[in-house]
Order: sequence, then C-alpha cells, then structure tokens
Amino acid sequence: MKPVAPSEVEQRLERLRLACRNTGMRMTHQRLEIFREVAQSNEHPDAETIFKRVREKMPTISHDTVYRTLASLEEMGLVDRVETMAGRARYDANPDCHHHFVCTRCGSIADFYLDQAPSLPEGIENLGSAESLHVQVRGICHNCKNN
Amino acid sequence: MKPVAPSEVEQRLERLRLACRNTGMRMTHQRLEIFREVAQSNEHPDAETIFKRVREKMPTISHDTVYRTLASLEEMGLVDRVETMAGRARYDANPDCHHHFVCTRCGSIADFYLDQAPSLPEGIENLGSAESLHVQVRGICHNCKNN
DNA sequence: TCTCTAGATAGGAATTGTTCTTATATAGGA
DNA sequence: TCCTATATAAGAACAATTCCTATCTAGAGA
Repeated sequence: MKPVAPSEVEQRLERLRLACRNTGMRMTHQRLEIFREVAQSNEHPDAETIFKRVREKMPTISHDTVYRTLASLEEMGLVDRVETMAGRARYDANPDCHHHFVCTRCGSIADFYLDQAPSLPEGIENLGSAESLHVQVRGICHNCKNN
Repeated sequence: MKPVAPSEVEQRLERLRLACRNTGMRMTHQRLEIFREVAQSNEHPDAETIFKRVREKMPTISHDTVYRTLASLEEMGLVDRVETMAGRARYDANPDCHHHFVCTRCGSIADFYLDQAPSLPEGIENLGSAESLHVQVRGICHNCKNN
C-alpha cells in the first residue's frame, strides 16, 4: 500500500493546528505525534499500533493518552474510527468521503470511493435523522488470496 | 418497535433445526433458547442482554455458552453480528438482505432495505474478492430526538 | 520573559466484553 | 439403555479500553 503523499500529510497536520486554534484545545507534542501517525498511514492503524509507533519517539507515552487523544481527534472530526469485526477499533485520517474494503482474513482495510451515494429508501427518515453513511465491503484481499 | 411475527419466528426456528440436522450440530436446550431470543427480537440484542433473558428460563446458563453459541450460529449463517461503535457486538436473525440505521446516541439499531445494491466502483476487484456488502446509516433516532 | 492555572499526561489500577480451562453433563446414534 | 463425542457451567484469564490521581505544561496574561 503506497504511503500518504507528504503534501497531503502536511495538509492534514495543518487541519489539526487549525482545529486546535479554533476549539481552544491545546497543541501538545503527544497530540501532534499521535495524529501524525494516523495522518501519514493508509493502513488504518489500531490504537496499540499507534501507541507502539509513537513510543519510538516518546518513550513515556501512555496508552491512556493515545486512547484519549484518538477520542478527541474523532470528536473534532479529524479522524474516523472504523469498526470491523475484529475487536480493536481502527483509525483513519482521510478527510474525503470514502468507504472501506475489509479483509475478513487478515483484517486489512483499504479505502474506495463511490461514484454516487446509494439512494436510501423512502422510509428512512421514519427511523431518524441520518448523519453519515458508511459502506463496508467484506471479503478476502488479494494478499491473502495469494497465500 | 413491533415484535417479529410469530410465524416468522417459527420459520427461523425451523431453519435452526434444519441447520443442526445438516451440520450434525446438536440441538441443545441452550442453543434453542439463545437462538429464540435473537429470532424473536427486532432490537438486535447484545450478548449480555441475551444472557439475561435466557437466564430467566435457564438460571444456570453461563456467559460462555451464550458467546460460544452465538459464534456457532454466526458460523452457520443463522445470525449476523452487527458492529457498531459502542463496544458490544449486537446480533440479528433477520435472514433477508438488509442494512442498519444506528442511533449514535442510544445505540438502537433498525433494519432498512435498499431497492438496489449500491454500484461498486470499477477498481474494487483490485482490492480483493468481495463477499458481502454492509450499509450503515448513522444518526439520531426519533426516540432520542424527542427527548 | 515570567507566572499562573486550566487542561493534559504518565503510570498503574480498574472495568468491560469476551474467551479459555476443566470437570461434569447430555444429545443422539448404536 | 448404553456409550461417547460434543456441549455446558463456573470461574479464571485475557484483551481492549477507561478511570484515577499525582504531576506536568501550553499558552494566556502580567
């Protein structure tokens, strides 16, 4: 999987700086490094993976900080949490509208884009007010199929 | 939310009996009662809820049996596990192709049906071989909106 | 630049959801 | 009815996440 382009990473980091300024949330080293890990990865890392990577640079980082920060970033709309069937939540800093292909064998997640949003049925507003739509395709990824 | 029609519940139980006969899996009281709880509910109960309800009839039922049985039923294709953002897995015995509206406030889940499956983009087969497609609409349900 | 303080962190304990272990029980075929 | 592979109960263990609290610090204001 090709890495996120450096210019794109920089744009994402800029969004973090802006969001901190706008919401009054402090821009700590921890937040910067945690967000950077998500922003520069296409592989939708889980909290433990992020924890391990950040710890290379900041050996005293705690699990709590990683979880708390990811929750804040999610609340600010800077990252999305992706739920799969595999127990651990995965994180995603791609701000464009997209969907996920989830490999049910290895758990890898890949983004894809829909040309047009699926048309929801008439009665959907009887259920509540929709805020977001998530399409998840599950199957076996090529890497697993070839092994 | 209206309950599942008794005739539909009976059909679902019949599918369980058939599946047990076909796969050689034993038809125990515990399995029957656990499946019945999922089959007769529209509310996509989680394992703990199922555990509590079954315990009314079978006071010695264990958590392990509930989890193990739900996993077996899922493997046999008799129930689906629904992942939401809320930590606990939810279960569903509706065998028809359907999708979910998830309330992000109270966690309630409602089924809806799509007239036609969303058309996946050209390149999707480059990611892997798709096996199932899940559309989840998130928002605030009417019950929450009015409180 | 220095000070101050509300908000953030580290470290470990606690909690929650789920799975494992093992002794006992039972479904269903012979 | 008997036999045995399979399933269960009970509680321990595990894994992911959150809580607790003493300490620290970003960033506003002097």
